[in-house]
Amino acid sequence: MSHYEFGAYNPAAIEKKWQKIWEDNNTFEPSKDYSKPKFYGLIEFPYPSGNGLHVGHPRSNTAMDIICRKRRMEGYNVLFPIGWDAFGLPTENFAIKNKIHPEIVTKKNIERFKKQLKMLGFSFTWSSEVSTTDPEYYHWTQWIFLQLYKAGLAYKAEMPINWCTSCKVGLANEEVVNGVCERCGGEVIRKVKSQWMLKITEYAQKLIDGLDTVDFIEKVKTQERNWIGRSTGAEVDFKIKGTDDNIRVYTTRPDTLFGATYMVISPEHKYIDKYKDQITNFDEVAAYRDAASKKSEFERTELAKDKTGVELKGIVAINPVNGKEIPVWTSDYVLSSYGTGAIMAVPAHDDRDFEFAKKFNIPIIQVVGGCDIKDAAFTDINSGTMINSGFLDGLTVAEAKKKIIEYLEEKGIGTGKVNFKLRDWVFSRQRYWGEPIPIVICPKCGYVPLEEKDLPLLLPMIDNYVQTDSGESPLVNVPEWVNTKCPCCGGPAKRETDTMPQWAGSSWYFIRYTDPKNDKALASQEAMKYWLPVDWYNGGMEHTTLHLLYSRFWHKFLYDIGVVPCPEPYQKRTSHGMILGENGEKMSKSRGNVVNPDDIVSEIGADAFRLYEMFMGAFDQPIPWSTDGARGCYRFLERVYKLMKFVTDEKEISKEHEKGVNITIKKVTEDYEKMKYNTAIAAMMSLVNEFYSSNSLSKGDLAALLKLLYPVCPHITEEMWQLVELPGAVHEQKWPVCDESKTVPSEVEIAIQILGKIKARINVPASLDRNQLSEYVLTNETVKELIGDKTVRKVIAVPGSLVNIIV
RNA sequence: GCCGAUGUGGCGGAAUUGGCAGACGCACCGCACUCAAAAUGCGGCGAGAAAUCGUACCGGUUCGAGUCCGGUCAUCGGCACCA
Repeated sequence: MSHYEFGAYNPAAIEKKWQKIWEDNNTFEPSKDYSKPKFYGLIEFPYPSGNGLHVGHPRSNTAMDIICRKRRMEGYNVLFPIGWDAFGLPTENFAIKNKIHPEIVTKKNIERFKKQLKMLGFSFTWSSEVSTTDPEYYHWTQWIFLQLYKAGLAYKAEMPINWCTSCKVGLANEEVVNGVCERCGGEVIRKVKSQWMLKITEYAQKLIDGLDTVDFIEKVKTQERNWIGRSTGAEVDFKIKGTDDNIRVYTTRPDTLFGATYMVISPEHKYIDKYKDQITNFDEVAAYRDAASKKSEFERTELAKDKTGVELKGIVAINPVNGKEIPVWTSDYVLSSYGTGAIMAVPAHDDRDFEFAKKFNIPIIQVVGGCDIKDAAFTDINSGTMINSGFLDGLTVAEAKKKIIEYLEEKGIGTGKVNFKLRDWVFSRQRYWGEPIPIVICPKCGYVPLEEKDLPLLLPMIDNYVQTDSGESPLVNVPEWVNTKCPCCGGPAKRETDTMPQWAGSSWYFIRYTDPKNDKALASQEAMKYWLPVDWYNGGMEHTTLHLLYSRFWHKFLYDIGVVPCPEPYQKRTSHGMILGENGEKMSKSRGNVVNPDDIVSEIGADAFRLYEMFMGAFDQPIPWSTDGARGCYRFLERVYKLMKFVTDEKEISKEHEKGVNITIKKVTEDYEKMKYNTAIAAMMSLVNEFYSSNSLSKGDLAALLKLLYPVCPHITEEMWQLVELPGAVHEQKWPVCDESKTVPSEVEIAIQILGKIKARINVPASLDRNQLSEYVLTNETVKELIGDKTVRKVIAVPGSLVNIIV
């Protein structure tokens, strides 16, 4: 039928051909004309691991490639950059094990990743490529650290690290498995070390408020808000009997103060040592404190486990509102890092306190009435009124909270207080493969920041990057690097040997992308003003509370000091689900269920691979891989390719398919924007099935399909466009627009329900409104028969859908 | 444990957000083509003989619930030094 010549679908040849054409013509290079409307699409830059590309990477990449290719067809100037988050632990560990320098390992891994990404045909802005490990890049990571330091947001504090007692090295949390060292099985303890910290808590409120100004999916906002954990309550002082000292507690329920029957301080609380002599069972308390130091916070706060604790015998506290003497305990469920490290316990109205009180036979006093506290604490703050609470009696919880805070402030024994769960960011690593912290430690001047002109502070090339026995970074073994002059007094001084965590480089990379070669600043004001903020950032849910929050913090800080032009880095944030192995478990070497993208592409090609990754299921849900499913997508592309057999010369959309084509344009356009790629592809499959049932389609019909499919499968669509001699190239076309008038049918089938059960289906004119439909249906013979001699009480009509008759 | 999600055929999933449950695909079965097989095309495919019953489980709201409410169970992501 067709006069077009074409052979069998050969993805390998087609994909190579078009990738070369795009590259040779710089097809996807954004314009420098900053007057055009812009779109900045971003995916999380990969960590170039030694395992090569994971099938999970292309899921996010393809999704954003689809949006970016569509945006170009809509007339936008598009930035879609790629880079490498290349500092980090796995590379360093690999380097140590195999005695290859991390820099060489990193270079090799990046090359492999690059080749793999190029084979998949993403329309990346390769000219913007950056790597966090390049000195020209980390120059500015260090520069940002200096600004944070100057603003008082970087400081030193004593913080615990995981310490393997047998390897004598600091361990990452991931390297601690079931409380022992992953490598040697040795005991892991928490060892305190002086470390650099960043004051993210100072930005807690701004980070919450900013969420109201951006378009993030709701679950991301919720999780960030909960992680920051703002609560309003009060700090209250409880006098230690017979002393001038107070134990200050933070509570979110000051309204229940009359119900406080004991106090708990964290095992690390300073009063334990201060009152050593008064505490008659100090040995027991000290033993408990040692045991607690071996547990992680995670273990300590688990509600399921049995509560443990020791009473501090010999000291008692006084409840400031009623003067009652109450015992003081220490227990590991109270953390020194949250609030004041001490709590007042109200067992009647807090689950953990209730359990603790039951176990240790401490009195329970109910202070919110109208509930039963025999078996469990009553914690609902929206019902009940105060009892046993003196001047608060009869008030609701909310009223009581307000009144007690006024009372505490008036008497000077407490204040209203906002608290956050968010903690400051531990910014030091005792590792080699990270950005050196640009600080000099001078015996005379203390911590002295490097001058900006001396950046970047290069990471020295060394042979031995194993941590030292003292737990210091391997950099301490490089005297020619460590020993330096103080930038302030010129005297002998030493460099900070800790390095930055991997999160540093990833906290601002999207800024560098806008102007990656700039050697005067992070990026030019002009480039940042045009490209920022990122219009759409897609990434994994697992990055919500760390990477996403850290980068928002840095960006807000840079905004406050006038470096970046907008207060939020990302306008929109979406999230993809993880791809699991064929057995439904997480892909991992040890499980033997890893799928290699190279194998899939060599079998079915990049287009079918991309198509499958978008079709396999809901984009935001985790999903198991199926190689059979991927092959099905290849078959679909073969069917598309063979459509050229039936294509006629008619340039317009054919009468026969105008409804199908227009419905598909509408569905695909809407679904791409909502990232509902699976249903968009299903709609295109239905259209292709329709073309096959009629064995005929016009060139216009095919052109519409090719434009819709192009963002997912760019190679095959470009090729077919050329083979059937359509003018230009697909990527140069305008995005198709649905002609709504062609999608409305004249008749629709609706369901007839009697008492909510479906009894029949009939065809009715599509134009009927609610009332007309009720009337129309009741005159229908089939319906009359179904009703019989019963009385019609009510008719509920839903145009286009159903009519429910109540008899 | 805490925070956030999810639960629908043999499998992945769909359902205009309260209105015909199972779109589309995988697997499987049948037919056509073939000497035959593969490939391809076409058709079937929740259970049940049927009435009917079916969206993890128990209960509720509603003319009507996969969707909303209360409770339970299971699975997944995160829990601050993996990235």
